[in-house]
Amino acid sequence: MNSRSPLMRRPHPPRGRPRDPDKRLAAIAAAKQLFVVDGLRGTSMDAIAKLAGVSKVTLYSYFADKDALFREALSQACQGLAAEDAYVLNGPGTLRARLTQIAEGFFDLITSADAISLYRLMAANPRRHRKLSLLFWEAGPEATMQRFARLLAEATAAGELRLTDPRAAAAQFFFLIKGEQHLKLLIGVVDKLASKERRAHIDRTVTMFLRAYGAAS
Amino acid sequence: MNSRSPLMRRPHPPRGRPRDPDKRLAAIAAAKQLFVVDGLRGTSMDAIAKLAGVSKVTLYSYFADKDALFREALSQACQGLAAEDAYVLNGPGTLRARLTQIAEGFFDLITSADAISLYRLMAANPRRHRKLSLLFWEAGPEATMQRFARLLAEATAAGELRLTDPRAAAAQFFFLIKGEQHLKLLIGVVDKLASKERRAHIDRTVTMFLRAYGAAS
DNA sequence: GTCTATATAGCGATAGAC
DNA sequence: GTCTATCGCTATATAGAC
Repeated sequence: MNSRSPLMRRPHPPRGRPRDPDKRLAAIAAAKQLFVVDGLRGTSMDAIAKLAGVSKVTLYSYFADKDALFREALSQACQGLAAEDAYVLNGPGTLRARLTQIAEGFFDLITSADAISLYRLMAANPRRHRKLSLLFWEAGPEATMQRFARLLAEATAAGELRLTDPRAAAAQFFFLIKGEQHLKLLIGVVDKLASKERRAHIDRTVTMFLRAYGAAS
Repeated sequence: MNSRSPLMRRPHPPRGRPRDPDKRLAAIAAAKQLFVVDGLRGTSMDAIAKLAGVSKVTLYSYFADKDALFREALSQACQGLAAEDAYVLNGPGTLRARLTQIAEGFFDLITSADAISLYRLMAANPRRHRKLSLLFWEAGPEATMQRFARLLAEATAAGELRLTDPRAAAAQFFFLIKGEQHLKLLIGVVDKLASKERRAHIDRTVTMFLRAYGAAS
C-alpha cells in the first residue's frame, strides 16, 4: 500500500547469488522428457530433479508446485510442434506431386515419436488445464490446417481445385492423413510403421482428395 | 514335493464359505466405471472396493493385483463397444440418405462419453498390455470398418459406387467422420458438441465421399 | 549481510499388497 | 486393518556468490 514498501521495490538491484537460468531450463527439459513418457502422475519430482542435475529445493524455487512445472514443460512441447514446417508450399511439379509432398510432411510430423507422445499426454490429462489443451490444439492441428487451407484456396483460385470451403477441405485432408496409422500408434497396437504402408496410405489419400476436389474431375 | 501335499489336493471338495460371483461382477463393474473416468493410476483399490461394496481382501482374492483387475475391466469395456450396432445396413432411400444415416451412427457412437473415455484410456496406457490395445482395436475401429467395407462392396456391386478397395474406403469414411470433433473431445478442447456442427460435419463428409466414389461422378 | 543453491532429513498423506 | 513404500512438499543447516 505505502509507496516505499519493500514489495514495491524495483526488482532490479539483485543482491546475493544470482539465479542460474540453465537450471531452470534443465528442469524443464528433464520434466518434458519424463512427463511425455510416463505421464504426470508417473513422474516424480525426485526423478526430475535427478535427471536435471539439480536439487529438489531448487526445483521448488523456480516452480510453485508440480503442476506449474508440468504446465511449463507441456507449453514448450506444444510450441515446439508449430516449428516443424518441413513441407513446401508452392513449387514445381503437378498438383498431385505437390499434394503428395505435403501429405508426406503431415504424415511424418504427426507419426513422429514426439508428436505421438504429446497426443497421448493431451488425451490422458484432458481437464488438467484446459488452456494447455487449447494451446496444443492451436499450435498443432489448427495451425497446420490453417496453413494448408491457404494453399487450397490458392490452388482453387488458380483453377487447379474445385472447392468452396478450404478450411473444411484442409481438415478432411489432415484427418485422412492421420487415419489408421496414427490411431494404431497412439493406442500402441503397433510401434512403428512399414514404409510400404506409408506410401500406399499417402497415395490413397491424395487420390481420393483429387477425385473429390480436383478440377479435372 | 510329497504326493500327499495339501497343495496337490484335488480342488473339488470346496471347504469354507463359497465364493459369491456377484462380488466379482460388482468389482469389475466398479473398476470399469472408475478406471474409465480417472485412469489406471487415478483409481485406488480402496475406491473400487468401496464402490463395489466389497472389502479390499475380497478384491485381492479375485484379482492377483491391480493390473489384473484393470485388464479384466478394460476387456469388458472393449467388448461392449462392438455391441453398439445402431446403424442400419441396407434400407430404402437414396444412397446419400443411407450413407448419412450410417455416418450419424458412426459419429454418435464415437463421440459418446463412453467411447471418448475408452479412447483416452487406451491412449494413456499404450504399452500397459498390448493385448488390450489389440482387443480394443479389433472390437472397435476394425470391426466397424469391416462391417462398413462390406456395405461398400455391395454398393459397388450394385453400381452405386465406384471403388476398388472397400476396406480402404471404409477407413477413409471412418476417419473423416471422426475428424476434428473427436480429437477436440479427446484432448478436452471442448466438452460437448453443437448439433449444428454435427450436421454440417456429417454432410460435408458424405458429400466428399460421394464426390470421390459416387457412380454418378 | 543477503540471497541462492545443495544436501539431508522428515512430515503428512496416500496407495498397493496381503 | 496393517504394513510398507512412495510422493509431494517443507524445514534445517551449510556453503558459496555478490
